[in-house]
Amino acid sequence: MNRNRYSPLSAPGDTPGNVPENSGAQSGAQSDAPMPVRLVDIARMAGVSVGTVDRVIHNRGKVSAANLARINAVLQRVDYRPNLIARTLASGRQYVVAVVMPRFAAGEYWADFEAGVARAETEARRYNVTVRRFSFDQYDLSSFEEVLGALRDEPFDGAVLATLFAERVVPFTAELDARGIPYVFVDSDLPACNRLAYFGTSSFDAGAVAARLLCERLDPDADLVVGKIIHRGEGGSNQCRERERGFRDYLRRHDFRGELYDVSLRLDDAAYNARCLDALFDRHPTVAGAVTFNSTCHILAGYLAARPAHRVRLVGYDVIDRNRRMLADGVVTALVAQRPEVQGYRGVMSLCGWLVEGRRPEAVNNLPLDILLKENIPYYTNNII
Amino acid sequence: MNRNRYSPLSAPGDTPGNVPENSGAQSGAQSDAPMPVRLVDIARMAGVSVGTVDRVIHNRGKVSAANLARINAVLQRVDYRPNLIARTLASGRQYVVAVVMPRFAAGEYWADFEAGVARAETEARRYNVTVRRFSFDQYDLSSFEEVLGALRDEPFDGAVLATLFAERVVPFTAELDARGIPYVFVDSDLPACNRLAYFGTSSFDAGAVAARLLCERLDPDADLVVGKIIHRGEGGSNQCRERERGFRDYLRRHDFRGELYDVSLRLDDAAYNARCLDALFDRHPTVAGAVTFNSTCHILAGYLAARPAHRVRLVGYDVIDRNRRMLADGVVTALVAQRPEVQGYRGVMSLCGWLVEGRRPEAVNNLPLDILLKENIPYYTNNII
DNA sequence: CTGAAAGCGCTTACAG
DNA sequence: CTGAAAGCGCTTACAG
Repeated sequence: MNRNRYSPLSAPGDTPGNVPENSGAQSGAQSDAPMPVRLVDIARMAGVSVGTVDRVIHNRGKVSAANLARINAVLQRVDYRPNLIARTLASGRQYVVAVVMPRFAAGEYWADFEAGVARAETEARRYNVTVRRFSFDQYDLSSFEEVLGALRDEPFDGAVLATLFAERVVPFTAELDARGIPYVFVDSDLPACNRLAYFGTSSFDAGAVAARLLCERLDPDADLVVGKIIHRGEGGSNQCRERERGFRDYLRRHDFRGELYDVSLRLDDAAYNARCLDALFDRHPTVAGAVTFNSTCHILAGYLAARPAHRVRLVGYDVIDRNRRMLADGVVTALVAQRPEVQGYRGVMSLCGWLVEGRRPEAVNNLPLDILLKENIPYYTNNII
Repeated sequence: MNRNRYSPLSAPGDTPGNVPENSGAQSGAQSDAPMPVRLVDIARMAGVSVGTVDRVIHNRGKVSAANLARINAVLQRVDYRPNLIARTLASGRQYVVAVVMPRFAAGEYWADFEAGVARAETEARRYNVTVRRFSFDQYDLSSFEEVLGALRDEPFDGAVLATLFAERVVPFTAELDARGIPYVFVDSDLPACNRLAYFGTSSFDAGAVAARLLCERLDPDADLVVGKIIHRGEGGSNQCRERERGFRDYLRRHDFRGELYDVSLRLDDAAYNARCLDALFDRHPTVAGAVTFNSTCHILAGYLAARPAHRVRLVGYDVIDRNRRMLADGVVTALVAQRPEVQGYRGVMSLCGWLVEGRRPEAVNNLPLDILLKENIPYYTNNII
């Protein structure tokens, strides 16, 4: 048996409109919280059936003006909060959330994002929400276009979109708008779109944080290296560009007087990178700091680890395994991180809350910019609750 | 109508032990996930009623050896994961979680902890879990003892305990052990106790982080000030002591050669504090850094803001409003933070998961040590998902 | 337009 | 020891 609503004295067939809003706790029990009002309570108060109440609550129409008025009157007085647990159980409705994100190998940046998605997937399943992943090659625009093409014929109720290829995302969201499908952005924001929400960081300010970590108490005449990884195709993401803007802006505001030397490195060619960097350091022995604006600072770190004489401060982004190691070893001075797991988790969960509960998330969610040093990196886990 | 389990061909009265484990998707529908197995499925496979299955699943006994064996055999084969939504809905069982924590005023450290508790409270209510708060004066041992006394006569199913008064917490947990009530610690750990879990930070390493932030690239011969706030009664929490140990240990390992000057300050007496500090700085113009080990570094900051000539780096703990402001203004160099909202949230939720789902949390949860600078403090919100 | 009824997957007395 | 039945609060055809 479950808790009793009414004392033996109050018959179930109470006069409509004459029932206490909150019957309070069962006599004898020491319950503090008031009993929540249920659909049947409202139906009884309005003198109609639960079916009719349900119809007005969900705006399904087919309710007489008279009943609608009575029910709304009751709804006004009481604080009805539907029991989502019961709703989920009763409703067969299944929702599908599409997650559009880059492919990745273990230990890469997007693997952390995926961990958050997976965590959300587990939780969302309880509410009849399923996650479907659509992944593309982040260095190949056409692979992204293929995914969008596939999505066109796919049924889904909401989408999480990684905005790396901004120029293609924008027109696609117009299609989603037309289909009435809500979507949230992760990685970087496109405020012009009609997104339900954004989860990510301010790339510009993330650049300033890196600049502070690199240049604080550095000789203002020292020179810096900006490491860039060249991929087939294009020249760096929108996010990297913004970080660099923020970085340079910080230097300007802090009267930095040194030079910045760009150096193009390759992802998998340590010998090539070493030649480039040796040449650079030979020419400019004044270099005292280095930075990268994507997650590959471990490449520069690998080089510097083999040349301890250089004594160069190095700052980069993202706590991927290889960067973590270089930080713990003291080769990397600091990392700036953007909670990718949280982006994945909240991206999915916000859509989940919107679809099943109609709960609208905050539109712009700029996540914290985490600073990791050798001293606090051991505890940098568990970003997802 | 809900989803169909069986095709029209398979009658509901299937031969026991002869039913496909996973009937798969309904024909025609493009469902990917296999249908989860339910209690009735197991009952059918074992040739018993759901009541009997329920009894073995909950170890309620009163099951014949034969049936027990058959049911266990089925359970072995299938991956039965009870539908918690249905369980919560069906079960009238209510749980009470007691939260024992310091009283606080708005803007103080424990207000952030409370925010996490409140957030958890909202979520936990869905699972029939209620939160009751018991608060004490963190500077008054007897108020803590009163709370423990009250708890003795109070019925509750689990407790979150802030361990500030460690000497009293330990014997109290022995009582809880005797009553069979699970408890989790927050703030600082007492590993000798039988706690279900701990959520907090490593105070010792938090001291090292502060030392790094204060002393990096500081003249190794510079002197430092250690600010201590004297409260009525005792002399600093266990946590503060550990942080100071970690701080001094770091200095030792990094060949710091300066002096550390302790200075006792008062919470609400700026004039007194100014006299003390003026005298100190007059005597030791070599002081180039200052630290506090609790959340009151805004006191030192207030003094330093009025004496810009001192040019002293200042590091403290916790992002409470007054510290946040001093950091944004550039008076405080850095703050180290310990995610109090997450401690409150996860403290309650871990107990919730244990009580309603029997899910055991990780025992030791050392949360990240966050580093806040002027550049990243604007985004330091939203630590709770 | 409306209400009665069945069902979601589980729990809980209760009769045997 | 066991099964049939009612119930949790909601949704969903369906008959009127």
